[in-house]
Amino acid sequence: MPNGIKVPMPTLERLANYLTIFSDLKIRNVETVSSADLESRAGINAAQFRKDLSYFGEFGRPGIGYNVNELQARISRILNLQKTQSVLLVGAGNLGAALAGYHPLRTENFQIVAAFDNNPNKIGKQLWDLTIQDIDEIISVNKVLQARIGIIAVPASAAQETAERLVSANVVNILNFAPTFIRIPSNVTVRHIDFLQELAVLSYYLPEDD
Amino acid sequence: MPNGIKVPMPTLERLANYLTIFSDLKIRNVETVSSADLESRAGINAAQFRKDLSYFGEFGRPGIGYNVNELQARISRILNLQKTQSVLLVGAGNLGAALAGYHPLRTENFQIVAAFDNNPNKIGKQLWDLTIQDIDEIISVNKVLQARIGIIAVPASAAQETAERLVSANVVNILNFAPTFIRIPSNVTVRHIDFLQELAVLSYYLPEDD
DNA sequence: ACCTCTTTGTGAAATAATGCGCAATCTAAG
DNA sequence: CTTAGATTGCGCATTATTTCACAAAGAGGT
Repeated sequence: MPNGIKVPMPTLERLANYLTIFSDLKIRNVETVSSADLESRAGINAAQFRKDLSYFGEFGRPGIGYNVNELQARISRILNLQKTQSVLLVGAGNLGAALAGYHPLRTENFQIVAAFDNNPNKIGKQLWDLTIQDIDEIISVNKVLQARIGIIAVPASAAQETAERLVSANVVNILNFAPTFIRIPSNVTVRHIDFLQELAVLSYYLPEDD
Repeated sequence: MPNGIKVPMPTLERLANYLTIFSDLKIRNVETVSSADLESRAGINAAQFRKDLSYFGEFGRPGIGYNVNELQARISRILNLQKTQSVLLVGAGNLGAALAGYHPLRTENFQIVAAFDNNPNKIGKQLWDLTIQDIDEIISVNKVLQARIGIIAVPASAAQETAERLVSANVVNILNFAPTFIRIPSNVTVRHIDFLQELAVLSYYLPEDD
């Protein structure tokens, strides 16, 4: 929903986090929170929280705070999460299987609607409730499914080709788990999750007690 | 290795990426690259690459460029990746299994040396080459293993407790895959990988063709 | 030895993100 | 109806990061 306002990427990234905090609060039957509450409960910065929201309008009431339900609803809407988003998964290995079986996706309105692989031994097999399909079929399959988000869960060596296939199947947003850079047309958005990168950053912060 | 110099976090995050690019270049038998080469080949910004390196000394030769082997070696060393880092895995579900079986970890010198769970049905079972151990044993097990990095791959509801157990077992750096905020002592570093957050950001960028 | 071409490393400028401080707003109580 | 107390939204100062642009350095040819 890239409309008029120019929202900083860090803000966008935090919005999704806020959502998980709100779910938590609802479980605890908290109906109203102030930004200061959120800071002490969930470690987020109160001023930053208010600033983040301010890009999207007014959410709270001075003197009172925020209504948790309303916050959740409005931020879900901002992030296009009110209705279920279909997602294509490419790569039915260990990681693909873990993603396809990852429950929290459903609770946030993402649904993996098809899984693809290029390995003939896997094609036709079940992955949870999905039948693994031939990657060569992706274009025709997605003509029907009309998913706009794709997940790359293949080895690095196959990532670029997978990205191109996703794009040709009309996917516009890609979540890439392969530890490699992929080139894509400028109208496609890519987010990269790299376990190695995260571990490497942690490794940097190891105390040197050798 | 948080020494004197103050390195920006974005720089640190990019360093790990650079490493994967260097591996690629080596496969292609590229011995020398300029920062401009890297920009055209791997989409990284040439000026940013040079600036990133500049926090750690001089790496290249004017008029020539960088020696790929040397770059790789020095950045590995900066990130403490010259010697294998032991990692504890908590959570032997789908995600834990995928991580334990994720080969690229080994090539970057990370080794998962133990897997823990609290589910009696899983304890004692094999997870690839590891035997799943009781989370209650984590302190005594890590007295021997001396791992300093831990991975949380448990459901959100168990993440906080898991974090505390890791800390009590002397882990100082945590990679958290649970979609929830965890409170930890200030001497512990946490990195958070949140699939939902990444998908939510992508979702924001969906064209609204509804 | 000298000139040309290339490319680094890095100050300094430009841009981006964060955090402060407070006027404006709302509630509740007297 | 007024006052006290709480808390938002937001302009602006501060801090962080990226990008620019160029002097210095090295290679290669003549």
